[in-house]
Amino acid sequence: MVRRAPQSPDAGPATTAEPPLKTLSLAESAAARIAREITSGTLRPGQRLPPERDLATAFGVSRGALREGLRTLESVGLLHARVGKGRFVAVTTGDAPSVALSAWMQLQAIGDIITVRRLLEPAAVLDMPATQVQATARSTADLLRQLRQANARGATAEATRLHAQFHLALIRFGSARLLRVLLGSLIEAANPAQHEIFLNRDAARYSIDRHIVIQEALEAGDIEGVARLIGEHLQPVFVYPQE
Amino acid sequence: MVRRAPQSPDAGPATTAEPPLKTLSLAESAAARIAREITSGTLRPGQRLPPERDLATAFGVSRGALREGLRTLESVGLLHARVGKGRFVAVTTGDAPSVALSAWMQLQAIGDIITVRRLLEPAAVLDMPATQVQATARSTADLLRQLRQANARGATAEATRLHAQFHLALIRFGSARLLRVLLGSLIEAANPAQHEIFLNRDAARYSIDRHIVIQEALEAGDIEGVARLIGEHLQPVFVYPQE
DNA sequence: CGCAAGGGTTGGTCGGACCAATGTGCGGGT
DNA sequence: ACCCGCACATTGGTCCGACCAACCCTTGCG
Repeated sequence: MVRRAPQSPDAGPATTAEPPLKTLSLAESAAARIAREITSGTLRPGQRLPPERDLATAFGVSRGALREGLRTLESVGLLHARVGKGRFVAVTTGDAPSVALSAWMQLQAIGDIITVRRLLEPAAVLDMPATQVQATARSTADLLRQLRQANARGATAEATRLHAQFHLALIRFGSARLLRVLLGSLIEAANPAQHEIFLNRDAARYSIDRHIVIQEALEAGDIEGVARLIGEHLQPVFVYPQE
Repeated sequence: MVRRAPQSPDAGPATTAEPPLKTLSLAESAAARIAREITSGTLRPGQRLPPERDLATAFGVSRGALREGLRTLESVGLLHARVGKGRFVAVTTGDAPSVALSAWMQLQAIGDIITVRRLLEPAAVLDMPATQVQATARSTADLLRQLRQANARGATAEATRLHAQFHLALIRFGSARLLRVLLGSLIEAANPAQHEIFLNRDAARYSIDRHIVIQEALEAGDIEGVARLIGEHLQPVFVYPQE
């Protein structure tokens, strides 16, 4: 194969003419090409892709460049690879927050994160089936107990982790998976700010008090109260400048 | 350097189906390592990373494997590379929906997408400064006019595009950038479903009628009405099975 | 003193090679 | 004839050395 110059200005497809025409790298254009086939339905979930070596030949790029493009799609859960078997279009429509999503969320301004959480989290709580309320109350009670102990002995890192789990437990039974996944990454992304709170004795006490109130409402079966309290709990936000 | 074994039985995305072993590939672990340094603040926005070759040596992996990991972070906008200059931690904290986010959104169930949109979109509209209402009304009026023309002559693809732009214009002046970006990818992800609607004459007429009402409320300066109408507009959703 | 030439740096790509996990088929044993 | 197991082909994961183009900075000539 002919040695090609890098960033050759994509002399091929011309499917959709964009004005800016950002010079895509070979890896990026290959990824975009496959992504389009997936989202357009040409490649269906569960379907197997041709081997790397064939794909690279077909696209006229090296195996390495192609792999970099495929890696992009794998990072968002569009594809998954199995040694010896091949690459497949994802069937499970992206269950886990996909490291990529979590990383991206952590780049967002903490104020924005709280804003979105305040819009989504109460709705996710309200979505909980009545049959799951008591089960949820039990797990949050356990988490809250551990959280108070961790905070009492100054284990701020552990307290931060338990605090996130408390919020995750509250939305575990929401019906919309997208809601759960988004909130999962949002809650996780708020951890650094929450850690700061647990480092401050007064702020930690206030935060934990709020969670106690939420816990009481939950045990009383007052889901609407829980949702309302969470909205209020996310109201007074510590906005740290994001740089 | 010692030749290393790729000992990864299952680097799959922890799907629910298979027995997921938590073994990360070298590329993945390298990416996770750098992502941690970025999100933890060790690497600050705008800061330059060491050259690929040095990083590869430091991590004990080949340059190719390292590049695959870095590509993962670039796909979410965490990093960006410039030939001859180096790699830098993103300063613009994720401006565009980052192809990766859009691709991931398109994997979500359409019902979930509408659910989240219904929670976020009215809030984003309400966030619009009063000074921008008329400017917004002018651009949406223009888009709506084009939309009606496109629909009238059966240009469903163009109608879909214009429809998305209409919704994007409504949230353009929201203060929380995360809200705008998330909604942007959500609106975009709903395009296939919207295209189906425009293919049906009655459904298209109903959809456009709803937008006309929204436009009228916007021109009347009734932002709360616009927000309410959007919430209702996103209510009756066509839920297509996501497979 | 100014500016262009040159060399070093760095990301982008290529091609070939080997490894480990997996799938397949042939051959031998019962 | 049937079953089992081992060798071989397939496929993703990794490594290496090389070259190119864009970029940066120093140097030397006019």
